[in-house]
Amino acid sequence: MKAKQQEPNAGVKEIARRAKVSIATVDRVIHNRSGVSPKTKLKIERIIQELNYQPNILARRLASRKILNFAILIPVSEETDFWEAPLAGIQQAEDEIRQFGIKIERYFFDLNSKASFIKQSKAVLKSKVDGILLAPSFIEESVSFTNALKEKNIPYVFINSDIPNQESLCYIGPDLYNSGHLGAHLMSYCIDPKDKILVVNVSREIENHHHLLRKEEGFRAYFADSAKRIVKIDIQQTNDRAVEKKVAEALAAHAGIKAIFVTNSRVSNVAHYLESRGKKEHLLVGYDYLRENIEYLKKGTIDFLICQKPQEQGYRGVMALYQHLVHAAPVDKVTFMPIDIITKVNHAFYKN
Amino acid sequence: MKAKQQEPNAGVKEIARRAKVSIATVDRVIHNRSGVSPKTKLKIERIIQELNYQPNILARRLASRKILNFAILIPVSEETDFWEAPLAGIQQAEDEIRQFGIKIERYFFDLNSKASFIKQSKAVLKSKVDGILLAPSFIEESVSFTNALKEKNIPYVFINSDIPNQESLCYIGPDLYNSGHLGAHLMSYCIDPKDKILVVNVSREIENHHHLLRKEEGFRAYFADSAKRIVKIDIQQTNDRAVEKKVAEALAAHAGIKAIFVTNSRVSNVAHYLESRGKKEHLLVGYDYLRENIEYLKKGTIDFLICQKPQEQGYRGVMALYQHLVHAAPVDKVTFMPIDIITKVNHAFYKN
DNA sequence: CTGAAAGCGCTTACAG
DNA sequence: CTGAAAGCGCTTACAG
Repeated sequence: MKAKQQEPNAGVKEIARRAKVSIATVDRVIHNRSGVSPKTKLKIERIIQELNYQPNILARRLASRKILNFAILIPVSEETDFWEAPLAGIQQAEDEIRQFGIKIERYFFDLNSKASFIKQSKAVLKSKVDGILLAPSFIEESVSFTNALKEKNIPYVFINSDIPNQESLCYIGPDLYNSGHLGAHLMSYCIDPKDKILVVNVSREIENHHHLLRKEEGFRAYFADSAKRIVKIDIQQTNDRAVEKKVAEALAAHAGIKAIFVTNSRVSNVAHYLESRGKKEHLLVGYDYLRENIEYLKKGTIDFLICQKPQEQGYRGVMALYQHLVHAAPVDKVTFMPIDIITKVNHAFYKN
Repeated sequence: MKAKQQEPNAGVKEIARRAKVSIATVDRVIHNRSGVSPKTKLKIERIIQELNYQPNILARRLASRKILNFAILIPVSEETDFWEAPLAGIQQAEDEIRQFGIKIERYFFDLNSKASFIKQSKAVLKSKVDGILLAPSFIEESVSFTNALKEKNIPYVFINSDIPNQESLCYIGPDLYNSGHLGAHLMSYCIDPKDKILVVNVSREIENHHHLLRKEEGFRAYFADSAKRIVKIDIQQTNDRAVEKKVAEALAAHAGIKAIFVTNSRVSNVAHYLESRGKKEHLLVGYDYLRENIEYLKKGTIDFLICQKPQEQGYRGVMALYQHLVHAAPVDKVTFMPIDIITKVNHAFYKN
């Protein structure tokens, strides 16, 4: 018996020949367009199966001058430049796939204003768009937005925070709980079991809270057996002065605090205060590869920064849309970013 | 004054029209092929400049059925499965660019045999090849190989270890010195200034020595002020028994050793011994994200693993050739991989 | 040294 | 419901 010969590069022409139809009809079936009799459709589908037909993406993109429009909907924050990194990743992706006919439109909203999110999501909806990358910071508002997208059959991917069961193409972002857990793990090596730990949440933006709480949860879980070691403060202002005051109070009120865990990039505010105290007495762990934080890291005021590749989140988010829309390739439902540890020794090699 | 109008997508046709020649002639100039009078050549080059002509890669790859052949020349080692990771990265790159007409041929050599390297590099030279990715483990042999490549004008990139000034397209790999330095930095947080440290080199392969020495150097530099804390042993056999014997001797001979730094993935051998001793008394730091090591990490026998993205080295190496050969894009001369810290808490999220 | 023509594997009107 | 033809922006023989 002869082995089934696998035509290596059979194309539409070969399919048409075998089905005794024109290539236009084959094209209609491939793209599931209407106007083909069920019978010929079936026949052609069979042949496509048999031949294990793989469309030539080059030819496809070249022939169809159609361009694909992606929209990005992410925050701008006056608090941090965190979102610059995903934006850079988006840019990188755009540069890479522009030649394949992808255009990217960027929309921004204010993390302190749900109204701005609603406004911008409406603008996206009004535009001609084939796929969307968004940070669903406001949950309710995001859900009604994605519901509208579902109706129009437009795929969307979430980055940085997830809303499960919303039928997003995928989620790409951090595992907050485990990043907090890692912070605790590092600390456990550096301080004595009797030392106390100060946990600091610094944020003005209401939205951020569940983010920070999730990290705190992971952190606390590590010290579950000795929960009383942990002192926790919330600071709703993000300037050096406010942070200094609150942290100073906490340190004065609780003797024996040897380590401080700041649940976001605001660790620089705490570093600023610790530095003003002179002698380095505390282990300081916080988040994010930002210029300011790196300065403190170099000087030894910050000991460890935890970071989850914000730039790559943007890059991968765009590429997921591209894979799905251009190559019809399957996409992983959930991608957690690695949880990276940055120190004064390895920061220069870090890739966001 | 009218702003200079930038034709957005001017192609060969437009260039030909302006130069009053055929597109075939334009094509000749674009590819620097002979058979064009200096005068028309100059004229066409000017127009290309003016128009800021960007070739359409899709059309180019589609029209020229020519396929590009890449060759990979890397070690296989019976000692570790380290090289599986770069190989996986190479595979990933191949899957991504296959549709653009790239074929990859793989050649392997034995790290214990210069002869095998020579033999395989000759095989590469004999094959039809447009670009090469190699690990220049044997320096002299690599130099004569790349000299031959230079003559044939075939670009090559180095991964994992570099030979400077060899006109490679680029180098992609670890910064060994700083990875050792980082190991020391981590240890400095976890042990007391009076504690002693055992540094262990485990390798049978002659080639590896300068690799390990460089890491050791970085490690020692961190403790330059207290060099006497460091005890160092070399082990030339890579089985559990040999390692056990040597490490046990060292621990017996030097009281107060609290931490062990193993300069490569052989940390699993040391972990095996420590585990057999029962109670965990030593901080253990080593290298590489290998299954065996991760098991010890999970159990807490190994505390930190340092890793420099071996898979990405393979991926990026191939992509550098692709960027250079297909897109004629500039390539960074040197890319150091990030120096990652892996612990029991974040290992599940690690991407090689 | 130069150009006309065919073709890469698709998609897109258009005609029937 | 179906097909013939033109075209995407290049490259490749071939002819002169």
